[in-house]
This record gives sequence, C-alpha cells and structure tokens, in this order.
Amino acid sequence: MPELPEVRTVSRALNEAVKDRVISNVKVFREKTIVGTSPKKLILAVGDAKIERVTNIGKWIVYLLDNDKVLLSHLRMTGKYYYYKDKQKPTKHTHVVFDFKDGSQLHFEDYRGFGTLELKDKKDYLDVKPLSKLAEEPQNMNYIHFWDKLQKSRRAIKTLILDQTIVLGFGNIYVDETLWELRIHPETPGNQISQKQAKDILKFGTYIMDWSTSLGGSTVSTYSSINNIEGSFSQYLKIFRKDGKPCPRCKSTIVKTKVNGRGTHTCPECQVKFPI
DNA sequence: GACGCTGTTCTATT
DNA sequence: GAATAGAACAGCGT
Repeated sequence: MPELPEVRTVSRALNEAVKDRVISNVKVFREKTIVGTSPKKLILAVGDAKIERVTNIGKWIVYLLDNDKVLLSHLRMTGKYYYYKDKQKPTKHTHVVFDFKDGSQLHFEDYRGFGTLELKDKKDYLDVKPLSKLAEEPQNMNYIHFWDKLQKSRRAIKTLILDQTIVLGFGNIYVDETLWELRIHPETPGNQISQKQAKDILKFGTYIMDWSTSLGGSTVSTYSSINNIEGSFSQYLKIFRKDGKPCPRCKSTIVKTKVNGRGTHTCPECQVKFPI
C-alpha cells in the first residue's frame, strides 16, 4: 500500500489524533503483528506512557513515547489505522487496539497481515535494525553519494531505487512515475546511469512525492489514511496502472512488464532501452 | 474454482 | 558479498 507520501500523510494524521494521549492498555489480537517482543512485554513497556509525537522515517511510522521507548510501525501493503473517540468493537482484521486514558482508542487493522509494530529503546533505535541501514529521503540525499551507489551495481535502476538502503521512500508507484518522467528505461543497469540522471531522479522524486503528500497521497486501490480518508493524487499519475492506455507524452501504448518480480509500467517509445 | 495479480520487506539460496 | 526467488497473507479480477 503506502509509499513515502502516504506514510507521511498517515503519520501526520496520527500525530493529530493521538499526540499527548496516555496509553492505558494494549490489546493484541494477532501475535505475529508484534515483532521482536511478546505482546505481554509490549503492554508492560507502553502502558501508562504518553505519546509525545508521531512522525515517520521513510515508510516507517515512529511513535515517540515519554518514557525510554519508541514504537515503530510499518503498514507494508494494507495496514491501516482508525482512531475512535469511543470504544469500538474490533473487526475480523483488527490486530492491535490501544486504549487511551480518556476513553478513546486507536485500532491497527491489516487484512493481509504483513503490517507490524515493534518496540525499541529510544537511546539507540536509529542504530539498530530495522532503521539502521536506511538511506536518506531524496530531498536530503547527496546525489554524488547516490550515484556512487548506483555505479556499484548492474542491477536494474528500478530495483535499485526501490532498495531503501540506497534511497529512502520510493515504492512501486513513484518509481514508475519518476522513470517515465525522466525517460529512463526501468531495466537500465545502475552503472549506466549518469550523474545528471542520478541528480534528476532525486530532484523529481522529491518533487512528485512532496506534491502527492500535499494531496494526501495516491489512493489507487485500497490505500487510505486513518479513518478511511482517501488521497487524491492518483488523478495525476501518468503511467502507473495505465497499461493499454496512450502515453500522455507520445501516445504510444503503455506496456506492463515485470522487473525483478514487480509490475512495471513503461512507455516503449519514451523510455528507450539502454544500449547493451 | 483456479490462477495470477496486488502500493513491502525479510530470509534463504545460489 | 551480490543478486534472485520465495515467503509472509487475504482478497479481487479474469
């Protein structure tokens, strides 16, 4: 489901909803959702804690608590949050419920069950997995450093951009949009990307993901922010899930292929295949 | 009904 | 190590 713009949207909405609320209890309905510790220990560690702030690092949601703990949450494909003023019944796919002292609740739901919550120590959560190896978001990434990483690999540029240790925040939608905009074929080997192209990938990635964030992200099939609020950026997508339709630039028919197992949308005219 | 797809990332295997 | 295939899972479209 969500990429950087969508996770930013969710984390901002969460911050609005639960900042300064005090957790009184946590109910875990699906143990596998809690990673790295037992539900019992999680409840012990966050009970009575106040949520100081909710933010995000790439696609990870970060809850900063007023004790020595941090809660990390990843939505993966279909994780969703719901905030309720009153107690609500969990549904079939409600995996975790936070009770707050004021009687309100935060529900975490995920019908596919890939989404996670994990507890970390505030003192070193940036230096241990899963956040430790992440790269910078494109607006903060040095393009020479980025280009250096690309040079070291013959893997497809699309695969490299999706690697969160190379650049942070791109997912399948925004990588296809960015490569189409820059007329780069997704299978171009990393070591054939020029410095200028590397710079442009970061520049356009920053631009499109900031723009999308300002519209609440892209609701393509199931994504929505908390309480089912949809994003409206999908109307501006040029190529993602447009296979069979004309390219907005040259009117050639957009094709869909697979690159390293990921569905990939390409204009066969605009995005010229690299010379072998 | 079966099969192949889905906005992600981690693990195992080569 | 680097690169790939498969796995985690439920639902939807063909």
